[in-house]
Amino acid sequence: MSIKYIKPTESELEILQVLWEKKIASVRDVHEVLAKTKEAGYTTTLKLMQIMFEKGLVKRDSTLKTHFYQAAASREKTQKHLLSKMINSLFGGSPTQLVMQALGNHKASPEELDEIRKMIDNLNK
Amino acid sequence: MSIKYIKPTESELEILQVLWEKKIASVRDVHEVLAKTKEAGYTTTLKLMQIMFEKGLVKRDSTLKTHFYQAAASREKTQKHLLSKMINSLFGGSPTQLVMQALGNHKASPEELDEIRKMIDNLNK
DNA sequence: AATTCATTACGAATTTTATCGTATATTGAG
DNA sequence: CTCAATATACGATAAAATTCGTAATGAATT
Repeated sequence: MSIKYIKPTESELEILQVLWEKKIASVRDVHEVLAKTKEAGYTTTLKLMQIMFEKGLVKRDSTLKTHFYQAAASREKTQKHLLSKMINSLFGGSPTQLVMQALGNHKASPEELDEIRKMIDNLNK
Repeated sequence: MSIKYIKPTESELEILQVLWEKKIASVRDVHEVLAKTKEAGYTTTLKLMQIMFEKGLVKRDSTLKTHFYQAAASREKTQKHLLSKMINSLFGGSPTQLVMQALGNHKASPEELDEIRKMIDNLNK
């Protein structure tokens, strides 16, 4: 009984982002957020969310006329899953390589770096 | 004059992995590696590589009958690019979040952790 | 030169993702 | 109850990704 992890597409991830943020939302709620940064029709968002429901990427409550959606998997679970994929497909299986790349190419504040250092110290024990 | 970064698909990444490893390779070379872990016909690999050439993802030398391919972008450049995408689409733009997730979920040896620590110290200066 | 073998080229079929128009249904206002 | 507004359902289309069969071409062997 293995869990089937479905990899969300690019567009599906955009929708999940909104759902994780809002916890629960209608198609319109989601669409209004997307429309701010993107050009897309309402029914497009609707259809995508329906398909995501069929795939099991989201749950929904359809007792009312307006359906309400929630992400099926937590942000953390999804991050973990996609991160693993990327580590394997692009970093030869080495999480360390990924971390080094990320730190090297993207600025982090001294505070953040400190946070990371604390985490490392913790892992080392 | 902005550089157009084309995002490789899943299948294309598999091929790039082989090319990065081998530096230069024929379709057959690539196919033989893929065939070890995957079920796919030779012409499928060929076609993919031809399309990658059209997209500019790979370069090729076609002076001989057997063409030889190379990745157009380095592994590092590609890592950087896709990492940025992931940070934006999945980690709310925070590289630190990604690093913490990666460290939390994937074991790294004490030596590797040390290496990361050194990098942090360097960045902090 | 004729045959065989490996390779590329071409194109068709399939599947997945994305987009959206139109139909249908439900709710709420008047 | 009727009408307008809003929501979902459905299906068609388009675009991108994947797969592979077949033809053509070039190289090597006899």
